[in-house]
Amino acid sequence: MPKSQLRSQLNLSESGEDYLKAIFQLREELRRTHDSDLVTTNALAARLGVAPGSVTGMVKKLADLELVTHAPYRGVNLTEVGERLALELVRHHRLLELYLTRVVGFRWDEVHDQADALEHAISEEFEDRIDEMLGNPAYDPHGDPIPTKEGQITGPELAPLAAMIPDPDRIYTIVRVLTQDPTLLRYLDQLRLTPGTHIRLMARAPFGGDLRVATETAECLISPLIAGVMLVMHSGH
Amino acid sequence: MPKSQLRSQLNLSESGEDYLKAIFQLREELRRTHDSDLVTTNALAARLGVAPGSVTGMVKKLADLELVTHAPYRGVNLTEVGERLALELVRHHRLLELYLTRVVGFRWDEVHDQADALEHAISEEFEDRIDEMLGNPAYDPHGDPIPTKEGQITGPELAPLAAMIPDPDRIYTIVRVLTQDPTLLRYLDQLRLTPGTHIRLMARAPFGGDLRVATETAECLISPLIAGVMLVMHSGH
DNA sequence: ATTGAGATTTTGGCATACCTCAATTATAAA
DNA sequence: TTTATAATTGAGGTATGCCAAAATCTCAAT
Repeated sequence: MPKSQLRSQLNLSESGEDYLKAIFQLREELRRTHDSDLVTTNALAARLGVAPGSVTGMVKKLADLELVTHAPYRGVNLTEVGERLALELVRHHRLLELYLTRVVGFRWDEVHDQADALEHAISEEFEDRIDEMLGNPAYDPHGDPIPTKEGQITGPELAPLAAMIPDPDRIYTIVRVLTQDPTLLRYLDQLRLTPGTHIRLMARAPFGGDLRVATETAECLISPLIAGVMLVMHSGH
Repeated sequence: MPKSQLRSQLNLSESGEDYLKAIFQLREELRRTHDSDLVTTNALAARLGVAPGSVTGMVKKLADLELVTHAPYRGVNLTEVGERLALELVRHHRLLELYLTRVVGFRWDEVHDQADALEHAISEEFEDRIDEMLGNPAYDPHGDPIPTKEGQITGPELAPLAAMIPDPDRIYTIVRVLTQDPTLLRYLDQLRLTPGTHIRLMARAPFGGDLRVATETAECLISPLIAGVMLVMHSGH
């Protein structure tokens, strides 16, 4: 089963791949909120469901392979090669999520775990075929950008709906949803608050209360927590 | 990622699954040629590319789980549960092979290794979807029967072309090809000797020489070795 | 029925990968 | 300086694999 050149010649374990991907994703989250690049051991441990000691061990191994840099007691960061590899994995994952919804017929709340299992198993050829089948897509079902085969990842500047000022005249487009929680995804689906939908933020209850959101056909109340994971783009009017 | 009840509650390793599948397949081969049910340790070791000692260890583990019975110095056999599980894996593998050729667009010589990697990773739901997409198929691209979800496996009585008596008036249908060797598969494809093709056995050179085979459009010579892996069915005339 | 050659299996020592837990050490804030 | 938090180390466990040597079995010939 031909893997990518990088993957096969490093002959990194599945576990190692998981670490790389987790580092990449945690760093993305840090960049969105704080301004840091350094991923901490504990954050990784929590994300991977593993004891902190285990992380130190694997991080050392990845550092030996020059996939990450490790400043003890400070944090971990990806090297260029490590990032390249992480992007490859993220590409696999997101292409698979889209494939599973569009072609195989799963709901968007069902695909994350399956993509996690499959991303390690598919060949580059398989990746190429489904990429073609899907018409070289740029976004997955949750609106997450899919890195190109060359490792480029881009996307519009987005802000969470939670940060917006209520204004019945302003129209936003939901672009991305920062969650993989099936329950939440099903809930959003039910409210029709899915990527591509146009909405208006009508009002916000004081002291961190609910937000009133209008779609084209209905209105609903959502918690600030939910509004925090909904990334929107301003779209005219 | 929901696996089958059996697979998840036993929480068998990937390696264990490979052993089960290998035992199942070796037993099939034994039944076709000899009359034995017992798979030997060495045969398993050779099949799995592993030292005989390693097999003993894993077989013990499988015996503890009551998936196989082990008569020392005699061989290994599957229990009912073990066979059920092996059939599930074989079903995954063969469905995937068909899916990869029919839907994803791979050639029949490319799919075996990929199916091997994927068969451990797919969920039961994924299996169900591709089964439906393919119209509940009974055979994979090589003509191998696909077990049903209930674990039934059937197929017509077949004999290798190598065992047939030359007769220009007798028409056979190629039903199954007992190989996964990519080189051989490409060769057969080139000669159009693929499952579903009608052929006649024109002649056979003496002393284990080549067989002359006629398709509807051409004639070719094939070695007894190749004729041994081509299973055919008599089909009138 | 016995025997001995050859094949098969088991044993034991070892290696790797990944994990946990508990003790220790470093960092940074009070 | 003290203390809380976080990270690292080291010992130990599980799972899988290897090899080589010892033990055991089978089978055919006597």
